[in-house]
Amino acid sequence: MQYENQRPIYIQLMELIKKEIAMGKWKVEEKMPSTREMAKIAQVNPNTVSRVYALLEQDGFLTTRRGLGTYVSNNIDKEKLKKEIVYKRIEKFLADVLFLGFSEQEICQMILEKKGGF
Amino acid sequence: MQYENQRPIYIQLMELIKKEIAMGKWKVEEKMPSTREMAKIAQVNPNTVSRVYALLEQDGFLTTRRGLGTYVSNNIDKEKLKKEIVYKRIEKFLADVLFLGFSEQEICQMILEKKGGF
Amino acid sequence: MQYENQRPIYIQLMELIKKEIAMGKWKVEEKMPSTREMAKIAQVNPNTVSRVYALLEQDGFLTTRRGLGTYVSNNIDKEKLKKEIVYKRIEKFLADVLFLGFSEQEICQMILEKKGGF
Amino acid sequence: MQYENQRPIYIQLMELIKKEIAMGKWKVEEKMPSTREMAKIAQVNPNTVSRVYALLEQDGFLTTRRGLGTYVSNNIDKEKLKKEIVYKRIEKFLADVLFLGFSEQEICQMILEKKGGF
DNA sequence: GTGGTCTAGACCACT
DNA sequence: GTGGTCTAGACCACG
Repeated sequence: MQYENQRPIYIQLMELIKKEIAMGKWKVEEKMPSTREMAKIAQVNPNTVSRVYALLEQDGFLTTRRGLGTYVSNNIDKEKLKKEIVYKRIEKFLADVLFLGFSEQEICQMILEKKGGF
Repeated sequence: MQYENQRPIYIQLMELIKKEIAMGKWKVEEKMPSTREMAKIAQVNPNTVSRVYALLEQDGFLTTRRGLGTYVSNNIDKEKLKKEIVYKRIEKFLADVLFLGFSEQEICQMILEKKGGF
Repeated sequence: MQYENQRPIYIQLMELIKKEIAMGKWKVEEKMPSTREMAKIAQVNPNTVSRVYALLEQDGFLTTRRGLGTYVSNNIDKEKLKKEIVYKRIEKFLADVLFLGFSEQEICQMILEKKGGF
Repeated sequence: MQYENQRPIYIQLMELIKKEIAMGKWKVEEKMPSTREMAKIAQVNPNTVSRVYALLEQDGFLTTRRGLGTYVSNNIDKEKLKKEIVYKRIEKFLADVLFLGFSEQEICQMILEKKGGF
């Protein structure tokens, strides 16, 4: 994985894992890779993974069982999660872009045009 | 003004001024307050204002005239810049969000729904 | 049974069994379930039960008889132990709490109030 | 300061600072020692202080201002804080001790006796 | 100088 | 082997 330099790695990794859960890469009740394994996969320090797992637990996505491992929480509504993520992005995107004087309609037009390539 | 704690103050101030220019608070070719004045207005360190002005100049919103002060750039640059910025944002946004399995149409639908508030 | 995630399971199980002994679920001189049985009942690893039984024996609540099993200790030891434990807890508790400027009388008042629920 | 070995240092330091705020050692709106200073005072690693400050901010006790420092939040009701701490301790203490079969009255009696020394 | 992030490496408690 | 804690030391963005 490639990390941008702007936002902290642990935030990027957190959002990546959220996305992956939303997309079904990690199933409910399934064991996540151990912190050390994930550290290798994600190419970061195990402590960073620890932090990410802790935050995801705080947010209700993961559950840790001492001495056993970290598991995907069983009370996650994947669809809800996906929508949540998308809405958050939209909100941020619009905040970024509306003040430049384009309307939502114009923005949407540009998005649909883009399909053909700028 | 109140600043959040999450994003750096200079970013928040920069976006505020952009918005104010877009909304006509600072007119084209008009002189901006000096860094020290703006520092008082915005309740930040003068160094922070310097930084903000420099970044806004880099983005084409402001123009510095030595010994005279900082002025709002003329319209043409702005329009060009706006489109450029919007396109860049859209590209990044779509890359982030299409990945979750929503189509451009669905995204646009959500954006337009959002106008009514989530 | 549900275990919290904060404190180690073996502590939670230990306190549960203590409570159960105090409340008469396991009678004095009665045989406790074997570690394997208890492991099934308590839904934990047999090793964890071993550890718990060992600690409870150390505290005088249980007695192991080789080849026979683990039994609830006789009453006398228990009473003695209880007072000892309580005194120790009180001492620690007061050290923690008097420091904040409350007197013993105030503390007691709060404790008695608490019976009605905070 | 002496740390027990049972609970993590960052928890102990967090509770200590809470107590100190409650007792007025650190006044409202006052700047806390920098993480590095506090690290020396508390004889721990600066990262540990960071963690403590972050948690205390999460709980609303502290406010960090980027590049400036960490400050005691201005919306703290010290008396309320003190009571909160004491109540928490009482709750934990009683949970520990009631199951041994003593009533609240007996506990209080022991506490008041203790004043004269066990 | 301030807090924030990250790494490497260590030790520990838990299962 | 698992997560949790802690240290030492580094680098960076911020004001």
